[in-house]
Amino acid sequence: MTGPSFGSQFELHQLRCFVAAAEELHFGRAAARMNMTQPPLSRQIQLLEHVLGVKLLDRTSRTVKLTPAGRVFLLEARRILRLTESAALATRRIATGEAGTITLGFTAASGYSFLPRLLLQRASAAPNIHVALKEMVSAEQIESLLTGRIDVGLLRPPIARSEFTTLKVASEGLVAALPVGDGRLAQASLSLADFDDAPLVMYAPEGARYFHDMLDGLFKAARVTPRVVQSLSQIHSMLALVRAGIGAAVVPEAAMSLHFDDVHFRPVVTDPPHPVELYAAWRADNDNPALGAFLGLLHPEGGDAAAASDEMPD
Amino acid sequence: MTGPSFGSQFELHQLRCFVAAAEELHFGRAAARMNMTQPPLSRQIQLLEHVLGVKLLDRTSRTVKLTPAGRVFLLEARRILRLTESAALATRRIATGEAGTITLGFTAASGYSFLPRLLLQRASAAPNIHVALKEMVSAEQIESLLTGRIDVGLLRPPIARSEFTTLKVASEGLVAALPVGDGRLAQASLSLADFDDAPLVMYAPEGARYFHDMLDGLFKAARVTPRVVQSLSQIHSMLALVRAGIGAAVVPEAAMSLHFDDVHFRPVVTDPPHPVELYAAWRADNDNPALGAFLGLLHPEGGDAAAASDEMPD
DNA sequence: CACGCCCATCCAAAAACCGCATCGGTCCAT
DNA sequence: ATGGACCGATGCGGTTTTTGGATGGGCGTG
Repeated sequence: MTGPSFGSQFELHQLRCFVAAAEELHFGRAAARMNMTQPPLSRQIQLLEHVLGVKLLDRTSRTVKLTPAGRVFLLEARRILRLTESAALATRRIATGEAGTITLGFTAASGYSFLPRLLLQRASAAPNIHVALKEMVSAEQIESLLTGRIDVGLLRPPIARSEFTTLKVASEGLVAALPVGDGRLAQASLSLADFDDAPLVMYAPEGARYFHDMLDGLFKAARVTPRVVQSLSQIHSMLALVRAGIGAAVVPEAAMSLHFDDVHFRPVVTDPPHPVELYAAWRADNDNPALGAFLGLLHPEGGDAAAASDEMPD
Repeated sequence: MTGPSFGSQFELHQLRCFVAAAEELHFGRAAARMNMTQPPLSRQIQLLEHVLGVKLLDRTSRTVKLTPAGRVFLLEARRILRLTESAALATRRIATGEAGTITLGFTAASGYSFLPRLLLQRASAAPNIHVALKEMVSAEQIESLLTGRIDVGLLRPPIARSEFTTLKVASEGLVAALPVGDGRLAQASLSLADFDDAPLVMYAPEGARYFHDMLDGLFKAARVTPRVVQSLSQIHSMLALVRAGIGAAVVPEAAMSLHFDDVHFRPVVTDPPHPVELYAAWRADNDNPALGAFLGLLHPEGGDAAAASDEMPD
């Protein structure tokens, strides 16, 4: 008693049948193109028409023509089928790592010089890899790497997590940031001793542990004791204080790109000469297929970064 | 030995299953939403993954997560599904005549006044009906109606074809086009006798049969014989000759919208007072669903057109 | 008027799909 | 540490759907 059960939605197979029939205007040839015989093709088109509630093809035993609605639906069907193919293609490209998105965490300081260089000069080697940037301090990056909020972090050591793989991507020297009028500007370069008992805008141990500990260690090893007048965590804030004449600051070379008026820079001789290190870190079990292509961008070749290393000093 | 036979293309049902699973991140709930049980849903998603050659969902026995490729494919799948719905909707709207395209033939003269009024004032009543315009003379329109190149024609009688339905949509009077300096401009209105033995730019019998025969008949009935100095088929060409002072012309009122410098118009009293008739014609068996809505625009209500008529004078 | 072409329909066989029962793995509470 | 709850995958039998061959019927052609 119940008639044939029409699904409430059409299927792509029906669309393909319809497009073939609409283009051939001949059920036999259309069926051949679809690698099937004519009766099932007729049936599929009938099904499609029933689902839509619309006659798409006007067929006599002699001719097949598109109805006005069929003309419109033909365009729509072609668009849908094109979209399915491009969707499959795009998805496969993501899966193979040819294209994709990498979410990258970075510290403010690495954003001054290393990151722009990376994006401008290297990213062209992988034009289909989109890099989504998130600025956060190193500790946040480690947390975000664990939760998967970022794929890769650009951060400062120590990175004491066994589930991470790390790569040293850059190391740089320190420079003194001095206000105009500071006598030490007469020297071409400074030594740590030049900061003994002099006012210094220092890194805060909480928000900038890495720089704080590194400078602290360097001064102690050189038996130098600067007068710490302020402790901040953001380089640009420190330079603002320097500009106000509150004291000097010791910052990574990359900070020179900040260009504060009335603040000048002089290299600071240290041992080792490039104590400021930047590492990339990512979870070894990160399954983002674009990761490989992105890491390829990081590998230094003739750049100013030191040799790669999978071992991390603690 | 041979494994299960995967189709080479995915189906919309698999897309719907995947979207449900990706949104619920839970196969059981997704299956419930799809009105089926969990095992077939698992299979559909496996099938989809095999067809794409891409893992879309990372599933342990405890959690379900999207892979990066799955995230991309989810967006694409949603887009495809949205498109299928809008395609069905648009097609149904075409089929019911709520929307659609009418290809309309029109004569040059009807384009001066009647057609702009129709499109500007009436078309807003059927905003989803698109009117594609094709200018052609009446004979061409009849031919195009038969071959289906146009759905409706705006043309001059006679329309002696049994397969057409016709409707008088406008009738108008005649005006004299006179060059500056013509003595007859002193009169507020002219009679046909004012053209006796005067130079007249006439319609050509080939290209403008309707106007030629009508004027010819009017003059003969009034026993008036103008001096025909030129015969043209395009009104704007005739007015250009009038402007050059070659003679007067008798044209439909609508031609006054042409605004030639140094050409002025005066009404011409005729019997009947509105001898210039414009008809709409269409094939009775035209299956364009938008036809009904378009014809609704044509029906005069308080307009200047005469009453509708299915009978056509010959 | 007979023939050929072409789409629709009928029917049996094949394929696909679904639901049930169940397995194996993980997490959680005890 | 262990038992139970939860969850997705898998095996299997029954049902629905689809397919292809044969056939029917309408229409144009010679």
